[in-house]
Amino acid sequence: MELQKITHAARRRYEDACGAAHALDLVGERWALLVIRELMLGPKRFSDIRAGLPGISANVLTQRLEGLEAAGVLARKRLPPPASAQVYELTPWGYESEPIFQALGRWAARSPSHDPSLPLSAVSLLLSFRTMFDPERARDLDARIGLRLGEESFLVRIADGRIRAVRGAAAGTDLVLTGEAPAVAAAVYGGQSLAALEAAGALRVEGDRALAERFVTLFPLPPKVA
Amino acid sequence: MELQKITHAARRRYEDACGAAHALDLVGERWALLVIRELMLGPKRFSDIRAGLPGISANVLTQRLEGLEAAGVLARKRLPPPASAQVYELTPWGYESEPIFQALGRWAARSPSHDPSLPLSAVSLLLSFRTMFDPERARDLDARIGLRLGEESFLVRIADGRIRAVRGAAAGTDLVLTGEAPAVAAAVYGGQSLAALEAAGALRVEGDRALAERFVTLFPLPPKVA
DNA sequence: CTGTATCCGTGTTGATACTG
DNA sequence: CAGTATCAACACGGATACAG
Repeated sequence: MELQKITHAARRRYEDACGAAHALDLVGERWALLVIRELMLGPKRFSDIRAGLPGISANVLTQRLEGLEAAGVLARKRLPPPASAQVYELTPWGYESEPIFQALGRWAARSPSHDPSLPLSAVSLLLSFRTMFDPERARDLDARIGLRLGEESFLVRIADGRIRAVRGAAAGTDLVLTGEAPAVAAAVYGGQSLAALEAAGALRVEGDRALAERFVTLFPLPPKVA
Repeated sequence: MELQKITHAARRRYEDACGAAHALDLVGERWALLVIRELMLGPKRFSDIRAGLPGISANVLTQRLEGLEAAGVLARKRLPPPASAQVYELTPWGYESEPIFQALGRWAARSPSHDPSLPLSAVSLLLSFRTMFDPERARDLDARIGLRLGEESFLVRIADGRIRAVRGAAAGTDLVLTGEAPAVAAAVYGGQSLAALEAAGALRVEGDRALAERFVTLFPLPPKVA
């Protein structure tokens, strides 16, 4: 009895050598993978993580951060005195989990029940660009695009049939899109025209408009099943 | 109050357009991915799924099978009268989830806390072969290998730097390995010699012994982090 | 033999309120 | 802003009983 309790207290794990099972021991709890997702483009503070995760409660986020830190997926960092704030940052190995998101995302995009019109965090959108980018459609394209999504700014560089998307100020770019992440998603994945989104005040397009029209075609979704 | 309960009764979901989040809505519950894993190499009956999942309880397995069927990941099939048994089979889209397991497995293999000496199901082992296969090491190799792991038999074909692993009788092969999955895993991933495993009665090697010695080197694990 | 349904103890999750 | 405390609802795992 007592022994059973102690054995169980060691947090429910699959006792399985299978790599996937071990991965789930590490990041299989509810919210854990989405917390990692929010950190995938760079360190964030507690509240900023929360902002990208509608529905998570503070205590659960605290628990996940503790668990992920213990697993070696992320580390707490205190920024130097001027901006004395605490941030959470993925370890190098933590950053290596991106293929997991790509595999999950690609697979789920074909789900009959996937609803792309739900809210979307800025990081999700940028990661989806890295996942869904089609080199064929970007052939001979060389462009710098700035995205201002709410509070966050990102820089997307497309060249040589590859895409790079990082956090950073949208300066010195050929094009800047400003709006909330769901508005940009509506243009790229929802088939809504840039003109309509601009007219509705959901999006602002500055710079090379032809580039903007092409940009939104670079990320084709796989065909839905059934 | 009542309304809240109804809203919640619709099974806890992330309200998030992110593909990864939707994938977790579908297969993020405890055991769900491992149930899919067990079906990855072909249909199975309830009890055979359970046998590969030490620790799952019957009622939880029932719930997961219902959920995965509703999500369109698997389907129930009743075999024709002679062998009138019910089996669960992944849908074509369900089979497409294999990259998720490969991404999870590759990432978790580098985890400091991964313990390859835990029990392992036959299907896990075969999937790990498909994931960890190194084409370079198999250059110029053309071989047919049979594996008899407990009740289950598999056929592994290696040719042209590619590997194919399917369920099937181990007939007409150059080599047959017989034993439990963890014994084969000990040889391939644990660095234990075939001779030692044979001496211990854990493994039987029939056919091309040189091939057996080479086979166990074809699946290198990535270096552990830290 | 192959599942399914129900009860029960426990742990996990999530909403709210609250503190440094 | 960055969490902690509390509590209610739920999910999990085990046992058992039941149906085809």
